[in-house]
Order: sequence, then C-alpha cells, then structure tokens
Amino acid sequence: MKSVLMVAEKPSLAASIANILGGGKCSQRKGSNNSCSVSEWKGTFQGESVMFKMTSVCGHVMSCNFTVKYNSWDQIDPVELFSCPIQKQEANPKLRMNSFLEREAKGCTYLVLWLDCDKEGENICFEVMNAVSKMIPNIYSKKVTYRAHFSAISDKDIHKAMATLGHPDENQSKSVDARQELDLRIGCAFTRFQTRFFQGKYGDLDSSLISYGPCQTPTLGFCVKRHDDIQTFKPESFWCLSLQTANPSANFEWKRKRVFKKDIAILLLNQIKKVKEAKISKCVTKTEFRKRPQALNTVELMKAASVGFSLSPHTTMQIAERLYIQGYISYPRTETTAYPQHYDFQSTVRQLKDIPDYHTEADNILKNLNSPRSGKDCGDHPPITPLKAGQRSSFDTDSWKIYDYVCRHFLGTISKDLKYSEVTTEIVVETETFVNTSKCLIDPGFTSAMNWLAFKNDETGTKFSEGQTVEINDIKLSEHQTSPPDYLTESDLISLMEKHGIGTDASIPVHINNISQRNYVTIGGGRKLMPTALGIVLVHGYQKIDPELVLPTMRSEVEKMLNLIAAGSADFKNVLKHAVTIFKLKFQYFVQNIQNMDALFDAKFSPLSESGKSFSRCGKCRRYMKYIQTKPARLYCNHCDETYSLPNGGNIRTYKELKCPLDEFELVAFSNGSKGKSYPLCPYCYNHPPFTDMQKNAGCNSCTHPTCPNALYALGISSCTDCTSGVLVLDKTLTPNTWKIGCNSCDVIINIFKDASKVSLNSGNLCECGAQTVTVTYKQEKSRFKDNSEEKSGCIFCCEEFKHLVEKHRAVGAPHGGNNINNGGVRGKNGIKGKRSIPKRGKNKNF
DNA sequence: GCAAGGTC
Repeated sequence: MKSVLMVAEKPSLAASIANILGGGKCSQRKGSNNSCSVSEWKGTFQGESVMFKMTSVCGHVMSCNFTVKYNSWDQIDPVELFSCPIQKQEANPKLRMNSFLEREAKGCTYLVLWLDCDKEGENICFEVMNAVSKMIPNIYSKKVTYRAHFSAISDKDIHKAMATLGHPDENQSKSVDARQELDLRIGCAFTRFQTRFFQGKYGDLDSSLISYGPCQTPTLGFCVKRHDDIQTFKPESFWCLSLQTANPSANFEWKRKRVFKKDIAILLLNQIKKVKEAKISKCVTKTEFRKRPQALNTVELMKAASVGFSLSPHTTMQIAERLYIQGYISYPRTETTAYPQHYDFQSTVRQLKDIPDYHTEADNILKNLNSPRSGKDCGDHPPITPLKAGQRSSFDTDSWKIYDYVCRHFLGTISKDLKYSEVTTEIVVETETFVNTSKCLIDPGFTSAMNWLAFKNDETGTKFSEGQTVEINDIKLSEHQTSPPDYLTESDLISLMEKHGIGTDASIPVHINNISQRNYVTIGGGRKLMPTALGIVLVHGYQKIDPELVLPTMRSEVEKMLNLIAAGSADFKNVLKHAVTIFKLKFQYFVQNIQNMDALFDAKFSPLSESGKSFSRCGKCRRYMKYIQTKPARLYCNHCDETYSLPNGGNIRTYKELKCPLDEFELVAFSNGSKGKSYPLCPYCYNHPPFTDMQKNAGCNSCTHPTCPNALYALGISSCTDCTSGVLVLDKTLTPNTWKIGCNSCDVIINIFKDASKVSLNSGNLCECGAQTVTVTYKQEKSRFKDNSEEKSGCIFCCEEFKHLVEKHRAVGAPHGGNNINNGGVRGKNGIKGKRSIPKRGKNKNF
C-alpha cells in the first residue's frame, strides 16, 4: 500500500487536521524528535487505497546565517556582510527536524503540505520538500507533492482543501528567502558597525548592543517622534464662553468651542453679557449605540492587556501561549476578526456558563444570542476564543486576567450593542449658540460582560422643551492653553506598527521588547514609552545622516519589492541584488557620515577615558586601567587607549596585585556568585591568548604556562569527572576560608574543605587514581576532621577522611562558551623546562 | 554579541 506524508506547521494543527480527515479513527505516536507526533489512518488518495501519515514541523525548519568565518566581529569588516556567502542552518538543532521528516518520509510516495496559508507557510513548504527529497522520489513533481489551501480548521474547510489540492508556490517562497537574506545582511552590518564604533568611544552607553533593524528601528522611531512632538510643542492660549441657566439650572458649552483671539472673545462676550433670558432653540432626544467588539485577534488582545492589566505584549503572549497549550483558548496568533462560518457559539457559551464568574451573563446571552459583527478574515487562524471552561482558582493571577479577558470579550461579541439616549439642548443668545448634552443608559449590552467599559450616566437630568424661555444666570469667559500630546502608550505603538505593517502579530511583542531591553526606551506609568537618551540620539542621528533608515515607510517599500517576487512579476535574483546594492550604498554613506551621529553621542555620553573607576595596572604602561562596569564589562587603559573585554554577568575583583608572568598585567578575579563559576584571569591573555592551545576569553585556569603559580599546571587536580576535555582546577581567589575546584570547560564545581585556612597541591605527588594529592590546613578551633587534627594530606576523591568535606554541584548562572583546553603544546616556547601534563584519572566512584 | 520570521 502506498503512503501519503502530510505536514502541518505546528503539532496542534496536525492533530486537528488528522482528527477531521481520519474521522477519529487514527492511531497516534510520538515522533523521534519528541516534539511532533504522527497520526496514521487508512484512506483513499486519488482513487487508491493508501496509508495517511500526518505530522508537523514547528515553524521554520531552517534559518539563514553567515558562514562561520563571517561571524567574527573582530576579523570581518561589516561592509563585507552585504556580499559574503549565506547558508541555511537548522532553525532549532535540538528538534532534529530534518532527520525526523526524513525518517517519516521513508517509504512514502506522496507529500501533501498543510502549512499555514501565507508566504512564510509557502516557504516552509519548500523547507519540508527539501528535507524529504532524498526519501520521496521526484519530490518537485506536481504528481508527487501537493499543497492544501484552507482558511479555517473546520470539517468543511479541511475536506474541501483535501478535495481541491494545488501546488506550492515557489515565487512566494522565494520572496521570503529574499526577505530573510536582506534582513540578515542589513541588520547585522549596521548593528556590528554601530556597536563597535560607539562602544569603542563611550563608557556609559548602558546597552551591550547598539542594534539596527528594519522593524525595531522604525518602532523606536515612533516613540522618539512623539517625544520630539512633546519637546517642540508651543502652548497657545484660547478663550471659551460658557453659559449657566437658572430655573432650571444647567451648564451649556459654546457651540464655537473656542477662539484663539482674545479681542474677538471679549467682543462676543460684550455683545451678549447683558442678556438676561433666552429661548431654547432646539431640544432633541436621540437613541445612540456603542458597538459590541469584533472577534478578538492578537493585536487587540495585546493592546487590551497593556492598557487594562499593565502587562507587556511579550508577557501577554507568553501567557496566551500557555493557555493555548493547556487547551483553554484557541491559537493566540491571528489577525482574523471574523468567526468561522459555522462557529458553534451556543456550545462555547454553554461551557462558560459553568464558570461562576460568567454564569448569569452566559445565561442571558444563551436566551438571546446576538449574531457577531462581521470582521476581517485574513485566512490565517480563527479569532481567539475560549475553548474550555477554567475556574479562577486553577490560574495564577495574570493568567486568569488573560483568560477572563478572552472569555468576556467573546461574550461581548455576541451580546447586543450598548444603547443610550442622548438629549441635545441648544440655547441661542444673540449671535451665539450654547449646547448641553446629557446621556442616559438604556441597555448595557456587551458591557455587562465587559464590565470595565460600563457606561457612565451624565449627572444632569434637567429637561427643557423647545421654545421655552429660560433665565440666564451667568455667561463666563475663560482662558485656557493648548497642551502637548502625551507619550505614546504601548497600545498606541502597537496600533502604529500594525498600521504601517511593521512586524507581525507574532513579532510585534518581540520588537517592543527589544527596544526596551536594549535601553532605547523605558516603560513609564500607564505603560507609556519614554525614549532614553540613547534611543533619542540614535533616531536623531539617523535623521541627520539618512532619514529613510528610520522611516516607517522603509519596511513597506521593501515589502513592495518582495511582493513583486511573490507575484512572479520580478526575478528573485534581480530584486535581491537591487535591494542589497541600495542598502550597501546606504550603509557606506552611513559609515562615512557617522560623525553626524557621533556629535549627538558626544553631547550625551562620556568618553571611555572619563568612565569607570581605577582598577588594576596595565602591563604595557604600568598605569591603572579603568573598570567599565556597564555592559559589556571592560577594562580601559587611558594611556594606551586600549580596551580589554572581561567576562559578563558576574563580579570582577582585583586579585592581590598578582601579575601575569607573560605580560605583567595585574590579574583580576572573576566570580559568578557563591554557587557559580570563579577563576582568576589576566586581562591581556583573556583577549589575546598567549598559547595556541588556549582559547580566547579563557582564564588562568585554562592557561598552559609551564611555571606560573596561578595557571593550569600549578593548580590542576585531575581531568574532569564529567566532561572529556576539561580539567578540575583549584580556585584560590575566593574569600578567606572558601575553597573550590572547578572544571575549566564544563559547569562542574566541587566545594571543598569549608573553613580551611589553606589548601595546597602536593606537587608531583599523585594518588593511585591519578589525581594530584592536596594538603589541607585548618586552624585548630575550626578543624573539620573527625580526629580534630589541623593538617592532612591526601586525595580529594579517594581519601576517606576528606569524603565528608567534598561536595559536588553544577555552576548556577554560569556563562556559556567554552574555556576548552587541550593538553597540547606551548606556542614558541621550545626549550622551556618543566613542562608538565595534567594527571589523568579514572571516573571516580564517589560521584 | 548582530535581523525578522516561524514556533515550543
């Protein structure tokens, strides 16, 4: 029997589609990568009896990146990133998606692609085809590979898609390839150049990265634009007339609203101020409505959560994602605001009736179900709706807020519009008309469910009738000033991004998070986005050099070009080449004119020479270097004008003024907290490894200097108990009476001999297991030995009297990246005597 | 250490 492989974009969709097509008669098993599952059932495909196999990917299979050589910030001029080679890598190596797909494709004859119906989905189609091309013959043939087109996960839609299969669209896929390549080249080139340029000059930038991106930069641009509008705002005076009646008493506002010329206002006032009574010229009662909301999409959810709960879009989406996985709500990333055609409102409302919070409301709605407003079907996913009932007690506070919102919004969409009456009363005094409006609720409609939108009645219930003459109590003239706009709220920003097509429902929260993490904006009260000095000088700098770089239209211009590829009306290579050329020119112009941006930085930030505190001595000039604590941590020598990077994310201390024997730099001690890694390092060697077998960014515990008392050979105890390449090295940098040995490659740490006053290696004296033996000294009153003796020698791993004083664990919050060493040769050090090797030992039974 | 886009 032939087999048909079918692939969806995510596991949950594969399960739903399999359920529909397999009629509930499918078997399910976990895939080899532990993330995707496979459903199988027997059926008919193109008139033949076949076995269907339905599975999924998890989004993109591949992502693009530079080849290894071009990932080096030190050795590559960023301008090369516009022309250097690019390769595709597995997007998430842990998922082993290619080998999983290959394995499942084995023995299959056909491939049916159920990826989401957008450009990205089309691109993933080709990633899947590529992954299984070795297993399914003629994969690019139209008789082998098919594409399902569906807009909703309903029985009807899915069966229809299966009956009308088409083919994947290579043009659309190519347009995504082009977008990926452009974003990568442009983003990385600008980011690397800016970061290195400004970090090399200023010491208090407060961001480890000065990034540029075609989405994040215009996003920041919106925030700075508003800031500038506020700064440049000039208040203007204006004047208003108002009128008060007596018997009945009521306040009327001027129909002209306001005038900006004082003399005109006074003239008008003088004309009417002596009038004592006037006629009600109009009194009209109208019934007005406030519309119920449309079905909920991602952007609306993020805006509501930001305004209502002060939750960031990022957090909101994390919560929504969790609620989705737990089955409480439908897929939370969608642009669609129209319910599927056959959506079963009754059944959802009935479920919500089980939740005490909505019982009454759901009951009322069930009795009088209103049809939802029409919305927009973007063909991605259905709107966000509740899927099952959850009790308040089964959620944490924020999760409940989001779930509650989804439920109440859902109920709101099928409630009635809010209805109120509005009475408009006008009174004419000579040339001037004054207006009073008062509103009164008739039917709360959807606001019963969405109670935070509850209607506020106007206080005045005063009734007038047309033609009635009323007594005028007072006519007042008041002076006011126009006020500046307020900072953008996060909700405003989301609206702007959506309007200008910057980011997608899934990436909008990421961009906002980025500009805030990188310290370009801070989030103020009411989740208002206030640009920082850094954010402001960046945007103003682009505006001085090349305003297009920060314009919201830039993204859409690029999209236009990409759409030509998608529509098949322009050649992929030509468009890409054209766009890359334009941006390369822009980049080069930017580099040439960076002094225009730098002038702004110069005014706001302090040069490296004025930053940081004097710390440890430079080996070249013997003067004190400064320690720049702001990320990225560095030492800066003012005299030599050199910067030495340090490990991030921990503490750096001076270390007893000890010096590196190779370069005379004073050693410093790095520590990542009491449970983290710690080791001494030479600032020069850390940046410029002295030996071929010492990697960059390594400490003295990886240094193969033959005689230095702080290096590997003097302090190495044995090979690591866990990893194959590491060495356990004694750490003498810690606070008095604290001792550790730590692996110089992996995260293994062994706390030893708490409170000992001294721990030293017995040079050359090896235990049978191969480890260096040590001598441990306690002050008498602090002895931890069972016999209370002050000093003992032996092996940390084998000596019975040491066993209770040795405790192994893994470093917490340890920085990643290897300090791998091989016990290899010393560069250019022929003839140096005393080169030793680190003892090897068998895996110890104690651990 | 960089982008933006999928998804976990």
